[in-house]
Amino acid sequence: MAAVTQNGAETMKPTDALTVSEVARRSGFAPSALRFYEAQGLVAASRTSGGQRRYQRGVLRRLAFIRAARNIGLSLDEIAAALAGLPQTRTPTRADWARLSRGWRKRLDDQILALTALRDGLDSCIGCGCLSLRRCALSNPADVAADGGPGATFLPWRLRRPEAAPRR
Amino acid sequence: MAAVTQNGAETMKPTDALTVSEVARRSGFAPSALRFYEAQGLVAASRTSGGQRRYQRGVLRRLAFIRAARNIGLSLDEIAAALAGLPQTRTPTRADWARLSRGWRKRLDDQILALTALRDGLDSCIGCGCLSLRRCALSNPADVAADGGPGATFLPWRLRRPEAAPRR
DNA sequence: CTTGACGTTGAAGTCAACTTGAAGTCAACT
DNA sequence: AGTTGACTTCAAGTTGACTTCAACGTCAAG
Repeated sequence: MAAVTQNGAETMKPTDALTVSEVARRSGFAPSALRFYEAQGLVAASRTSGGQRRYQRGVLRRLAFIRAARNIGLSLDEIAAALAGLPQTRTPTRADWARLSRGWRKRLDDQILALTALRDGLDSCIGCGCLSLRRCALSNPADVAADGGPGATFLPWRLRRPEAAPRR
Repeated sequence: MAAVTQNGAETMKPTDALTVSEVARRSGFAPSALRFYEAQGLVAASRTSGGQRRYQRGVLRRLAFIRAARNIGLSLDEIAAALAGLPQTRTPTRADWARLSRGWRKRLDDQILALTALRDGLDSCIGCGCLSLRRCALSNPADVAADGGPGATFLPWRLRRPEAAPRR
């Protein structure tokens, strides 16, 4: 392990300020991503007199939340909205974080359901090689799924490119 | 149904040539998408003396395949590679199409597995609200999953943004 | 006080899969 | 001949989530 040269956590206990590279290393996000997230208002950082970023330890949990949410498939906008639900006056508790991620369950369930439906459609299609635009669940141009009323759609648009869902 | 005015299929049986709008209507793809696919070499079209596109009926099946593949999560590059496996000398049979889509099963299974693992991780995480970058399966920055050797990765990168997988 | 690693900014670039726009062509009908 | 609507091409724009670049400033150690 490299020695802490500049502003390592060990040498700077009192204010508990982390440099951007330290946060990058610990969170797994690239420094450029951290700057981007700050510009988007997802994370905050104070500044030294010279204008360099200093992060508080709590930002790591926030970044962990962001990564988890990205893994689930949330867009940065959605994540920002979720983070806005955190209390500003006090440090968020475990319960706060748990509350935010509670809705993810259904989201994942929906995704799994959609994929399973697709796979089952594949199983019934694969033998015949039909791929009819009208009959095949796999190649349906979406309107067949849509005319079953709300809740009947099974195609996983959100799954592949969550942000592209509103289109088409 | 609107009367076929210009070059409808009904008025032009012998060569069986479809206009771009006809193909768009039947396939559900926008005309711009059809042109784009042609530029990418995914579909072919002949031209009239005036330079307008005329499609053969077989293009509809090809487009059905493309849509199905997109629904599964394949990129256009992957689809192009798959289509290259079709016989050029004869019209593709059902068996040809079925062969191409055979590998999708595993892909879907993998995606479902990844999502299920993520959901189970969520179930065990949601009560504690930990979201530790080191311990939590949800927020892991990928290297923890990677060091388990090949096959141990469970994070659904491909699932969310299939094309972004090589990055990071 | 110099050195060199580390940090800053804003603008621009990237990627995929298209869409949109401008400017012009073609085909059928009146 | 004129109008209308579908069609053509090529270039540029869109979206989200970043990354890359260039040019310059800061920090702590030696």
